[in-house]
Amino acid sequence: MMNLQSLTTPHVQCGSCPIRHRAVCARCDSDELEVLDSIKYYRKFEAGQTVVWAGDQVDFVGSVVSGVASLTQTMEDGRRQMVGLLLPSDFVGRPGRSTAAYDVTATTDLMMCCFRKGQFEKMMQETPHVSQRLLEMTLDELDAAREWMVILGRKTAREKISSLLAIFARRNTLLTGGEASGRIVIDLPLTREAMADYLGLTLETVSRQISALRKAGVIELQGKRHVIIPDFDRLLDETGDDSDGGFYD
Amino acid sequence: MMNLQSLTTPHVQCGSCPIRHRAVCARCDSDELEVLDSIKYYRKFEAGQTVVWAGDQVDFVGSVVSGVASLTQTMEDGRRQMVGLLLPSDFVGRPGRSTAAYDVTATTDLMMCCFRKGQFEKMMQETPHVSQRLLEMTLDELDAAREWMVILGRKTAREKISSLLAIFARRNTLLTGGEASGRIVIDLPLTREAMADYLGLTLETVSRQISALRKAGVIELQGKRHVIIPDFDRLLDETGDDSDGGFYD
DNA sequence: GCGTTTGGTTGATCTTGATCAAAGTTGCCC
DNA sequence: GGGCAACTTTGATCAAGATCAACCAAACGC
Repeated sequence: MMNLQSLTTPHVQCGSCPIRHRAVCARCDSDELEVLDSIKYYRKFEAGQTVVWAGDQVDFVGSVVSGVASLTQTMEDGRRQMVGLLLPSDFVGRPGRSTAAYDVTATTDLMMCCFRKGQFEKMMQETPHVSQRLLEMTLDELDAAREWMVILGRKTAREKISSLLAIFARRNTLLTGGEASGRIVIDLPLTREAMADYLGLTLETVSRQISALRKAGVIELQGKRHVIIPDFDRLLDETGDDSDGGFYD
Repeated sequence: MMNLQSLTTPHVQCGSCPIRHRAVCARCDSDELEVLDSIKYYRKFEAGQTVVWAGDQVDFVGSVVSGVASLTQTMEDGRRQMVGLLLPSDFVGRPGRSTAAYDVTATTDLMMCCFRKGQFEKMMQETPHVSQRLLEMTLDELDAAREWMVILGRKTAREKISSLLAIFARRNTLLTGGEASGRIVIDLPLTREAMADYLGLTLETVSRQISALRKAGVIELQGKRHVIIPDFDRLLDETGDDSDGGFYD
């Protein structure tokens, strides 16, 4: 038997995985892991490396163990839009599909925990927990995608940047267990260009708006990637969202 | 036993449902339907009616039988963004959540087939097929959401309109069984304002771009809602997408 | 039939963010 | 330490789409 240890509700620390990763291990409070360990493996990538190209054959699914990966779609004339941002514990890949629909890129050094697709699919058949958990995660991702659509379609550049910073701030404080508030420090896992691709802006506009938020005292910068948010509520005021944040369960 | 009749792969015509609706019936090639019929019911809405308001308690899930519904998010200052467009066979509601995250509105006359949430959730526990099918549908919706993000983030107004028309054209021809090509006729299920909310534009810009496409001969109009696409490939050229359309399986 | 409402079109002007261009930082390799 | 490359900032100008405003047309109520 292995050392299973719940961190936050949906996350489970399992066996050799160094960090919570909830894709498959979650709720597997039985010895399913024994089987898993013989079919899962790790892959490491450096910042900037491509994990898979859109259109490639892909024979694995997996989840992010540490670092950040992004899904991007590129139009034929080169315009790029990020369509997914994968933080630790997020799932990558689509069971039942053999080619990648998007480029997957490591935006920081990245560690993934992968499963051969065939075996994963077999596991889904055999263990209802797995597809139920996957459904839950996919619904969360869909919610995030919809929030993202509001950002892309209706927010100003300044609101977009503020929203992105708020997303990172929330994810950061989630990891350490608390709720986002007061003074928060984040290390941006994205270049200005990647932020632009996330937000549907140009990198120049991203840079200018970050400078503007700095001049307005909403954020402080130490270097280019290290951001201090002295007052999280002040940042939220800049996002254009309702004050309550709109959480549902 | 009832008359089960496969139309296209994932769709099944079942019992008293007038049209294919795949949320629950799919793959239920057994007598599960007997049970279902005792717990499902229909709801009808007129164009413009609200199905649920964001924040409301919701005690049902369901799928669209006929007509079109939309999910919209409204910012506190009134800016609105559509985040979901529900066509026949699409699923509405999130199992495991008791309040609606978005406004659901009938954009045309609408018929829905609903299940009490508690019973639906019980069914998901008991029948793995259901949650597997739901996962598949949710993944499709996530893909659509990502395509939509590219539209919102990176396309010009003209490309946005063309993309939306292409989406309707594809859905239309899917229903009649074929592949989209050549001459296609569609009835827009959305007002100019709803199209604007879909695309992150103003209604004036929508109107202007539709006029521009008409003047360019890409589309013909009969009245305000009836659109003729004389050459589907010509329309596709205007969407900014790669010619192959980017389909994966 | 006529005023009203709802949804749509068209025009003039303004604003935001894109584009083009140059220069500033930081880190790294030799 | 110097030079290069990657990333970022800042500036000047431009253009797409928003905004404000007027008008149009079909449907509806009475």
